[in-house]
This record gives sequence, C-alpha cells and structure tokens, in this order.
Amino acid sequence: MTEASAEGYLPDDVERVREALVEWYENDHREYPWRKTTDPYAVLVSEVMSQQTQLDRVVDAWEAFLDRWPTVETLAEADRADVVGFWTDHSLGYNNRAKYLHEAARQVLEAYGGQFPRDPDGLQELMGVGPYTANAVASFAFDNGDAVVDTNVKRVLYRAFDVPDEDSEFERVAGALMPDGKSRVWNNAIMELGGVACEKTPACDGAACPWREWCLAYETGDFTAPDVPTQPEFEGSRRQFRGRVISILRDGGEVELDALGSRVRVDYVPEGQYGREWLRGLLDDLADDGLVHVADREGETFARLRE
DNA sequence: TTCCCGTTCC
DNA sequence: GGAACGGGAA
Repeated sequence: MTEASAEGYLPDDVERVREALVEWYENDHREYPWRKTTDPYAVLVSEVMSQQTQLDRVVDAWEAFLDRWPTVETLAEADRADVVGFWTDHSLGYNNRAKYLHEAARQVLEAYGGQFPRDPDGLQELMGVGPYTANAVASFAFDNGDAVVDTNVKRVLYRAFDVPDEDSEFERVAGALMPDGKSRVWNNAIMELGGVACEKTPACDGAACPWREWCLAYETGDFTAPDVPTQPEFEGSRRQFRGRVISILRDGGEVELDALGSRVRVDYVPEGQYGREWLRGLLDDLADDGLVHVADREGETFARLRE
C-alpha cells in the first residue's frame, strides 16, 4: 500500500495529481506583488492583510505600508497610533490586527534579534500568527512550511477527494498531498486553485482546473462545500461603532466623551440607552485591546488612540 | 444581502 | 468549542 492510498482519500497516482497542479499554476496565475518577494517581513504583512480582505483590495495597502515602514525595525519603532491609523485609512478593518502586526515586529527585534524564525513553530510564537499564517510565511519566505489549510484548501479537498469536514482530516490529507520541500510553489498553487477555479461557484472548465480527471465533484456535479458560518449583521453592530470610534480618534487626536458620542451615533444622549455608559464600555473594550487610551481628568473623560 | 475568513480570548 | 473582531464590494 502506498503512502497516498493509506490516506484513504487521495488517488493512487498522487504524483500525477501534484504535477498537474504545479504545472497549471506555473503556466498561469495572478501576479500579486507579494509573490515576487521572499522577505519574511513583507510576506507577513501581506498575509495579515489578506486574512481579512479580498486580495485585490490589499495590493495598494500593502505597497503603501511597506513604503512607510520598509523593514521590521521601522515598524517596531513606529507609534501604534500611526499603525492603527494607517489600517483605518486603508479600510483594512479588524484594527486588532494592526496591533498584532506591530507587536510581532517588536517581538522579532526583541526576542529574535531582528531575524524572523524560519519554521512554522517559531513563527507561530509571533502575535497574531496562527497555524495558517505560520505555514504561509514559512512557505513563501523560506520555502520551509507545511501544507496550509485555509477555507480555500478545505473546499478543494472536500470537493475533489471527499475529505470529511473535520479540521484534523483536512490537515492530514493536505500534508500528505504536499510534495516534500516544495511548500512555496505548492501552497501558492493550491490556494490559487481555490481562488480562481474551485470557488464557491466553481469554474472547472473556464479555469481549466487541472484536477478534473480526479475530482469527485466534477464527476458527480455535486459542488457542495463545507459550511461557512454566517456573520451577524454589520449595520448597527458593536463592531461598526468600534470602527467609527477609531476613525474619529484617528483624525481628532484627543476627544472628550460626549463630543465623541455625538459623532459616533446620531442618537447619542449622555444619559440615554446609548449614552455615556454605553460609550464608556465600548472605549474600555478598545482600551483592553490596546487600541485606545482613556483618561479621566477634572471630571471629564477623554479618549485618544494609544501610542 | 451575501461574501470574504484566521486568530485571540474566554 | 464558540464569540468577537471591519468594512468594501459583488
């Protein structure tokens, strides 16, 4: 029994499966600027940004970010308020991640002497870097990662090889499928497949999917994909108001509580349901997240972005 | 309205 | 194991 068939889900000629995908990728793929660098810092920035945003919207932000903070040293020395402000200015959302990235840069300097760890386990020690990002950076910067498992990869494996919708199974099969020592091209290729061919609505023939001869979904016509949890509505959500607070403080420097409140929501009434108490709770959460600084002075409360 | 989607914290 | 975390675009 071969290693591949022992996995239970992969075709016997798994080597041909591998070659077909790599050839398909190398023949034609989207040219994103971060695919041209192996600088681990630049790669990390691109991965953190693209965790949350469609790739086409990340390009400008990534270039501007590296323009402003070209190295891990420059980012580590930056004021947090400037990094969070940049995030907001570029509509990147999830301000926490600007903080994580800044914190990770400091870690690289202070705990690793300015050199990024070169393997997934080391990279995962960095703030904001989980299993996916650790493998992505190890792969794209050092060609030294394990198989990445993101929702693209899960969808592909689920459809093509009927891998059950369980994280441990996805990880096992993804690892068995990846050719040893070729994580850079492999992880790029399999995510590209999920991104342009095996999307929610698949484009098997249009994108000339290289796996059609093996793909179970292509054979049966059942393109069901693993469930993606639906999001609570954004409009009116706490997250929306957090974003507004950050955006206002980004322009306004230090702002008094009630002044802030009236700019955050039109129905702000200091003693009302969405008044001081509500706003203070929001600010305290933002302060706990290390994004905002709240100060009480002479009976008034002021908020500003944390430096 | 739905899509995008990994990490942290509890 | 589940909730919280953004905001633009299709």
